[in-house]
Amino acid sequence: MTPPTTDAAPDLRTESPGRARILEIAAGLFLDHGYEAASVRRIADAVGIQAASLYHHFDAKEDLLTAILRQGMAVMDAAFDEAHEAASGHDARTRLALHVRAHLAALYENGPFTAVHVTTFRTAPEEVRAAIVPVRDAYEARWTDLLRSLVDAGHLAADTAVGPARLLLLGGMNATVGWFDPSVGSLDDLAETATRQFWSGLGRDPEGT
Amino acid sequence: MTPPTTDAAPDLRTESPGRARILEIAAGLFLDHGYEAASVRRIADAVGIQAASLYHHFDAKEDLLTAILRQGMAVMDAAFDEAHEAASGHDARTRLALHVRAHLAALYENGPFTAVHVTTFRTAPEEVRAAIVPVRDAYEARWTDLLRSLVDAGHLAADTAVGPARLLLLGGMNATVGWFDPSVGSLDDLAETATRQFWSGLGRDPEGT
DNA sequence: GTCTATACCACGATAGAC
DNA sequence: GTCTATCGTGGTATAGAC
Repeated sequence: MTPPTTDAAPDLRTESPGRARILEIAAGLFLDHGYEAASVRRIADAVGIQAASLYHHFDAKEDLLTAILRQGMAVMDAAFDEAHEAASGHDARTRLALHVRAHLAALYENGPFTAVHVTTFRTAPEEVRAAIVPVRDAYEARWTDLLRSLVDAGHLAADTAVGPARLLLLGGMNATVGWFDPSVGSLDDLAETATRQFWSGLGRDPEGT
Repeated sequence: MTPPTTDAAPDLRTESPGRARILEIAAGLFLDHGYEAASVRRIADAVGIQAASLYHHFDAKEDLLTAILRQGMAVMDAAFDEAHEAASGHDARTRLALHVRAHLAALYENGPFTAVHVTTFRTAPEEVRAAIVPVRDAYEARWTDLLRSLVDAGHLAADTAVGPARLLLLGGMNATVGWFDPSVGSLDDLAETATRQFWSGLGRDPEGT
């Protein structure tokens, strides 16, 4: 857990390169096996040190997960910022497409930090969840605001239920973590597919409707 | 679970009422805390018996999870069957809507068995995953077939990538497990929202595109 | 910052009485 | 079918030397 200030005060222990390395490896193991199944000994083993040495960098296993989830959310936030900037001046569909692509890219291009958030948040220990919930909520609120603004400007159906729409969209994107492999498929294609499905839908019923 | 026939010789121990009760309670704990974190002692406690007594009903903790996942898939399959029957004679969009609603209903109306599949399959022990993978693949293939037949009949865009489309749709629906509460929201509304989003999309861009 | 050694506990699972 | 008692293992975490 982290102490004082307001937000994400990134630990006063200096950001040693060792710490970053441990986080990355631990995140990969949490992603593959889940939080409980990835033991401290196994993590230390993968890092190449003894389990006891990990405790020089972290006070407890839970802190490891908290740091990873926090970092994952920071990546997502940065991706959203970037997309927001890049979007200015484009038409509505393109603006949304840029955000979709940014979310997916964050899921795959910044190590396991974001993906592990998707897969382990639900069953994370109480304390960890409590620490992350506000950050997560803030990110989701940004999406809600984005969709709401599109509705208000007439770019999305006026009767859109923004909440469910956002959850289905993000849920669908996050679920890709289970099957999409960026070394096989194209991230751009995936982003375009997701955008199209959300924006235009796939129905082309010749009978009408 | 249903009995003998072809597949998974489902234990010759008769289907005692006790067994069903244990499965339901264990599924709920797996859903809330994950497989590893839900210890057999905790499960036994929730059932109201001693840990050792569980082993009269199951040989190992893994068998518990396997049985739960299998039962979950059986529920999903039954839901698909039912939707398929109900769909005959309706237009394409309605046929899809019935399947969407059936999938969501199966997720929420049959205890935790289906939902736990969504949340724990990824990190389940190797042996469990291996046992369930074929069943899961078969279910997903039914959806692929459904979508493909809609494309072939001209009801879905001809250039639809059926695989990704199915995964985004199912992913979005499955992700609802994290937030949708059927005692608060309406399942019918959720199903209609998901269907609409997939079929028509939400974009109404006045600028064109 | 990493090591060896170890404390202590909860884990899954078994034995055998009732 | 459930109990009490217990086994062996591997879990997180600490102490203290280097």
